[in-house]
Amino acid sequence: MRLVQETPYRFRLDRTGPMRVPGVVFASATLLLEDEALRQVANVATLPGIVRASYGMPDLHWGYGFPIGGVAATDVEQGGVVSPGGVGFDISCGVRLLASDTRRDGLPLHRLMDLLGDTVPRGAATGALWTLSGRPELEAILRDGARHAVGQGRGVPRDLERCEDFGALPGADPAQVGARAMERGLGQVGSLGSGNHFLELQTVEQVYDEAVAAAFGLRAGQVCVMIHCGSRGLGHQICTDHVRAMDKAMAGYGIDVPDRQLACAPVESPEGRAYLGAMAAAANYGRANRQALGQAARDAFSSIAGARLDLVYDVSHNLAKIEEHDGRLLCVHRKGATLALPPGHPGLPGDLRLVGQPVLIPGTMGTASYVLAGVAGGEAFHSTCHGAGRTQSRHQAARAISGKELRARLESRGIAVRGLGWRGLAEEAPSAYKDVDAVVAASEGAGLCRRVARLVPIGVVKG
DNA sequence: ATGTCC
Repeated sequence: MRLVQETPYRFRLDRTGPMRVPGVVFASATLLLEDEALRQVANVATLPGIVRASYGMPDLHWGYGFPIGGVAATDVEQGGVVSPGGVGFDISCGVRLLASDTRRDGLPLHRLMDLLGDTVPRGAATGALWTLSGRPELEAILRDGARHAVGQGRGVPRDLERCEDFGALPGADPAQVGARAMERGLGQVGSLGSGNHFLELQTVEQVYDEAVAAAFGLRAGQVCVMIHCGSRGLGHQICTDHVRAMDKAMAGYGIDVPDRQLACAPVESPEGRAYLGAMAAAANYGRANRQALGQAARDAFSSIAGARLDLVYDVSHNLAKIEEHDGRLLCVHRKGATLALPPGHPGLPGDLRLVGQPVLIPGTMGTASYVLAGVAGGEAFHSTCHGAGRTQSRHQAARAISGKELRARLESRGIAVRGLGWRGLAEEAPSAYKDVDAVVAASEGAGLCRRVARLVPIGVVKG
């Protein structure tokens, strides 16, 4: 793949063969760009109705069909398609950040971590914080997301002002969620899952913009809770089901894609509408999940430390949304790419209108996480990076370091670790990821966002 | 990411 560097942080992938638009990758010269991921950027550029470019964020890496760190928008009124591969298996995977009213000094960290370690459900399919009253309540969650959770006392009304789409993505259609997905979803509301998902205690190590940080409720030295998780088995099953349906239907629409994993259908088709309805339901499930987990963190902080947690924001980095850009209705796929609304955007609550959307970037266990803000003038439909981005496979990572050694290293740096298995811990070693500081610097350099605060971990709860 | 293969 031939990349042409146009500016320090922007690379162009010229149109060749069936590409309808060029590729554009935001990165810096030192960030590794896998050839397979660039091939996927080019493949996405062939999708019917794609507009402007197939974009890659600085944390770009290989994924299912679409690259992770990919953004692609299609024109709904020009036969534009929606593709489940452009969202990913973990629909609505995202991050929630809560800020406490306390500093690390005097915080009973280990007692707090013991309680969180004992009470936060994580790992494969075992337990959840919220026992639903039945299928109707699951349907309420699919329709209303975090709003339903708050309505049931799992949070306060102000939380919804600090959630993407004010807590619920419109258009959710529980009827498009298959029986198996419903079954899997019933017992997992309020659970982290595994892999790179976590609940971390972090401290604000550096503030880059005092005024914006203050508007977000952040200040140096403050203890925060970051939660990174998604829609668990429900979202996974929805993706599986709808990829299959689109794979079958695609030929009937005359759609030909270079990779079967790019299965798609026009937004304005029965398959397209069905997927978007189910995807929105999974999005709301993910939000209710993070709302429930955030409430558990509040309970722990309150009982152990007498401390309060206020929601900074909750935002997804795996979603497709119907949005208006330059007068056109677009289906914007963000897969491993975070929504970053600029100042003045109507999607923001009044008190964030002047500063832009809080953008939450989870790092790895041993490294920093970031709070960024959306900016005006970004090129990729109000999107930016989503995290460090893997450089090693899970297998490679586990071969390079043992979980025991990793835990010992983290503990020696004052990071309390509450894991589940050694193998899972090793697979998530920071050495298996890109340098999140470089990813964020490139994202800012490319004009996609700006830095507000850098957070460092002091306690990690992992699946 | 995922009851890591129905």
